[in-house]
Amino acid sequence: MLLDIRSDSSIPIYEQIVSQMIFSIASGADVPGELVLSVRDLAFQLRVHPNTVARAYQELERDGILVARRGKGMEVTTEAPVICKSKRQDIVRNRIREALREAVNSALQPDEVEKLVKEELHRVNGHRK
Amino acid sequence: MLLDIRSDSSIPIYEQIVSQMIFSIASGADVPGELVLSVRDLAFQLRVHPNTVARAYQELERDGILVARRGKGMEVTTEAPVICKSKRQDIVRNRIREALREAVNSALQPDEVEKLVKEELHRVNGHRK
DNA sequence: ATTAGTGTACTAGCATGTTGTTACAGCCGG
DNA sequence: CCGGCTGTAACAACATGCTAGTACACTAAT
Repeated sequence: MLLDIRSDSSIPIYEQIVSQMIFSIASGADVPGELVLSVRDLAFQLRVHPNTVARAYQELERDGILVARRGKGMEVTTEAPVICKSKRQDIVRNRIREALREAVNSALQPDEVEKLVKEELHRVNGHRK
Repeated sequence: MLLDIRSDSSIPIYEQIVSQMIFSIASGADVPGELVLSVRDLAFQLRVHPNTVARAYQELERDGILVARRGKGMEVTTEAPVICKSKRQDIVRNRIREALREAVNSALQPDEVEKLVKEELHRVNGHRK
């Protein structure tokens, strides 16, 4: 489970952890029953305070993705994969929707918007290799 | 010049004003030499504090889009249209780029991402009508 | 000159995010 | 049992960012 956290981003660290954990589980990198990194370990790895990780884990627990096993760790629930796949789709769709909404709101011509989208789609797929 | 400000949004009000002013000028709704609404008038219309509008105007002045005429108001510069069209493209492109970057990062299949984009593109164009 | 309209500077309040500290409750392997 | 590991809670400290309140400087019209 490799997380890419940007301390300089405007989105809070704990939110970055939440969404990237969701992506990780949705992609099958973590399976139900498995224990995720402890708050202290992940905090050390990300060079972040344990409390910040704990906050992210709590949010994931509220969503039914993790369950706390006191003294052991946080366990991936059996429903986690389903929930995460659904949430992943929601997150990505909403981001795209917001970006396109702003594009339309900018009074750019629809064909120009479409052109921009196609360019960027190629761009990310290209870097994907 | 009709601005649509959402106080509940996570993006600060002054930033919303900045980008929407840019869009407005880029679309030709405001012409060089024209005076934009005073900080107090726009603030009253948007139900926000005058200082919030002033902050937005200052940012637009730093970018060379507006120029302050003390005692008169803020004037749209002659270079404003060019600058705003360029900035508009940058803003829209970056938002789209970030959304797609996250989509790829989510480990969603490329064809699924493309499908989502097409759906949302139809959606916004449909609502355009 | 007075008045009313501009933008602007300074300050304070408030919310948020992050870190830090400390302490506690539960599990597990020696 | 005991030491070391879990998560959790409460609290303070600090930085940052956004907004509100107030007062000031300038311009134009009367």
